[in-house]
Amino acid sequence: MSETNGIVNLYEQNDRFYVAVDCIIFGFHQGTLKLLLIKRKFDPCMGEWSLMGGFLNKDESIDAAAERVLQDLTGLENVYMEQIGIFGELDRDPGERVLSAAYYALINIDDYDKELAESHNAVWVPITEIPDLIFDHNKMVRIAQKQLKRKAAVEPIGFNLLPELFTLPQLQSLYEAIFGDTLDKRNFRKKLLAMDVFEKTEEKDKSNSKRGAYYYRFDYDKYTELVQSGLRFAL
Amino acid sequence: MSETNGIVNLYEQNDRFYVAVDCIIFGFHQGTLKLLLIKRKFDPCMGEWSLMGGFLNKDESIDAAAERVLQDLTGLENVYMEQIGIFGELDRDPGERVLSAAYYALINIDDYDKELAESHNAVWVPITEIPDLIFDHNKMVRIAQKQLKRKAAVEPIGFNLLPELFTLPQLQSLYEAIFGDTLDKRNFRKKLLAMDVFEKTEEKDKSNSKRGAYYYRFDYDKYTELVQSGLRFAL
DNA sequence: ACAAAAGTGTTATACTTACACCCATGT
DNA sequence: ACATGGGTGTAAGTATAACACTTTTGT
Repeated sequence: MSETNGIVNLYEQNDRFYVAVDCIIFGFHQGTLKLLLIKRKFDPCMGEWSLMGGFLNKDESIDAAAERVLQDLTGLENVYMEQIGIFGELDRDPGERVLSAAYYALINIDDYDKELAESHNAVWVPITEIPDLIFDHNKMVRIAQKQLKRKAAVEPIGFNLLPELFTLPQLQSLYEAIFGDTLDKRNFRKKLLAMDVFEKTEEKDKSNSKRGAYYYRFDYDKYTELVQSGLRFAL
Repeated sequence: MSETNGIVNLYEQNDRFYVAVDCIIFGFHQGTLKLLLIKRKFDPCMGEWSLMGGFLNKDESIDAAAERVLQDLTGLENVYMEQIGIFGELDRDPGERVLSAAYYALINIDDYDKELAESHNAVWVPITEIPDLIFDHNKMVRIAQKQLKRKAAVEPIGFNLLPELFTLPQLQSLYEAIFGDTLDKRNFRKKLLAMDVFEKTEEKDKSNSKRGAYYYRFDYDKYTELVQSGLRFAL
């Protein structure tokens, strides 16, 4: 036990721990919600599937570490991320005692550094087909999915999974994937448009139909107004 | 860097951190929601207000540490607790870099070890009158309160704040305190009783009126049936 | 002309909200 | 007898859920 200025250092008598962060990275493509998983090229557990993770460094906050880890894999910055908690069972990492703070991230699946991801052996896997992952990563995924489900119903975070311009059929299929449920087309559109937080453009997406679907844009200013008027985004 | 069996130890090159847990302890008394806070008798920040906390030890999970810290203050075991996350800003504890996992606990305010709590300088403070707390503890409290609000509306956790037997006026005033809002007596009772998860007893609580209010008991078995039938607790 | 997805309104039902009086009992 | 909190039902309004046809356009 050390002393400084005559007082016992109250910290040094305690244990210190390795702390990691793990990222549950959601993307959306062709009607299915996916996770960016790693086929590990390194130990421990080489060859197995896992979330992208990394150790916390002395000079960074936990949030910053999560952002760094995400950026290391995808090249992306300023991504929507939420902490889902810290996992600290004694034997969660059989190699050593490591605590892990889990975060989920929502990214636009066609806007990230593909070479970089590939260099880490990263693969998009449909949320319905997640394999066995190392440690407690499956548990993290379950919790992240549950939180996404809950939060997406009540805050406009789904848009982070789409390009800036999106169509209403696209949006509906996104929410169907998140909620794991089908939605009525007319009711869905009515409800969303009634909130008046979208800007309709003149452009159409003709990749899915001859007729084409109008592109919309989420309008953050209108959303702010909505919230200030005491209302909420809700599906 | 050390080697074992010829492989480099992948962990040792990383930093290690002090990890604390802090408990936001909710109680309910006479129509107001309260927190059990500590007037610190020790450094750092002697004399200031804080949450009850403690350091994580090598041989315990984070959840177990939270339970231990709660027990150290209240003598209670098997208490309803939820982790709200880990806080890891660089300077959150000005003395040293310490990460802290925050948990909230719901306890029955007239069932804990009062001498023990007193020996730690613990005091019940109405949630509406929380003073400035050390570090980021006010932030933890805000988040805990928000989560309690959200979760109490949708899961039957409020009962943890009441004795086994409670009256409907009591229950209503509890939910009013949690939601920070008044509720209509008739609608409240209708909704709750419609879920059919209460057992009405023959006993009455006459401490608040001449007539007396019937004691009820939350019935976990009936609640399980409710959930299995696909319905949910909801207020 | 036809196939395929986009777009559009109405009605029935369930849920939510508002609201006022009688009851039981101790003093 | 009266003061105090406990207990009860109904009606109006609002939100949700169910449902089917027309439009556009590329082939």
